[in-house]
Amino acid sequence: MGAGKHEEFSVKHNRISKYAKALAHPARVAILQFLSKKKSCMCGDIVEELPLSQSTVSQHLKELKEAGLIKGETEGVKVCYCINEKEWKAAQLCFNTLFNNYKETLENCCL
Amino acid sequence: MGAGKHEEFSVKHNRISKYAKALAHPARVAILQFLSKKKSCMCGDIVEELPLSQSTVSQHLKELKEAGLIKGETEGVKVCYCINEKEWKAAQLCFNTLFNNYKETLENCCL
DNA sequence: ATTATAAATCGCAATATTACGATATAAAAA
DNA sequence: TTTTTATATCGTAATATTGCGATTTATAAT
Repeated sequence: MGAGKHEEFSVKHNRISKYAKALAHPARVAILQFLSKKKSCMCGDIVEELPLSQSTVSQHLKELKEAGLIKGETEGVKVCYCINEKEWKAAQLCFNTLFNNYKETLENCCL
Repeated sequence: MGAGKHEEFSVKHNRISKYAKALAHPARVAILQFLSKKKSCMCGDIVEELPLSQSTVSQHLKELKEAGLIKGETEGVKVCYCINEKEWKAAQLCFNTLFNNYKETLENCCL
């Protein structure tokens, strides 16, 4: 017993939770904001920016990549990470769809 | 060693990751959508809707409550759960602020 | 060829999450 | 008062996440 029952939920709900999971750690949010602001794409610069070891940052980058939110391109010894524009927009749409589903009604049962 | 270094990140990044964590499981997304659509506020109805045991659903509800996204009000034996409108909007704004931080530029280092 | 540099992966320990049955709690109905 | 009903909490097991040092991999520089 324990963790895992994702198959039992809709594709849509799994999709949102996948993106949310990627954002569910402040380090990953920090990475994404860093990349958004285009301070740099270089992996090394991200490592310097964060209070975490190189290996830990590398893992966070891997998770963001697996979630689709970023992509990495090798440039010689270094790696350049960037926001994956397409998925980025898709994720934003996902979240907004969820949030906009809620319409404030006065006949709310609990006030 | 292991998990936990949240203090080292900004309040802003922790805030986003807190909301994201709440959305990081399909069951919780499903609960939120159910409540958004106002099919019902009753806890029992949520339990019936999901492929999870009563105790598991109760835990998910607790997490959503702790994240601030919902609130529960006891009505006799039953409990009525609702979207917490104020935090709901705050969360949406949080996500959108993050997402809108990214401006697509042509001078993107990695294409 | 050797060395230096950047990043990924491995192995491990600490902690957190997920899930459930059993039990506790508390209000409503009998 | 006893019983029923609805929800929360506890205990526990399985699994996932977080984090780091050490190592590996791969390119660049010497």
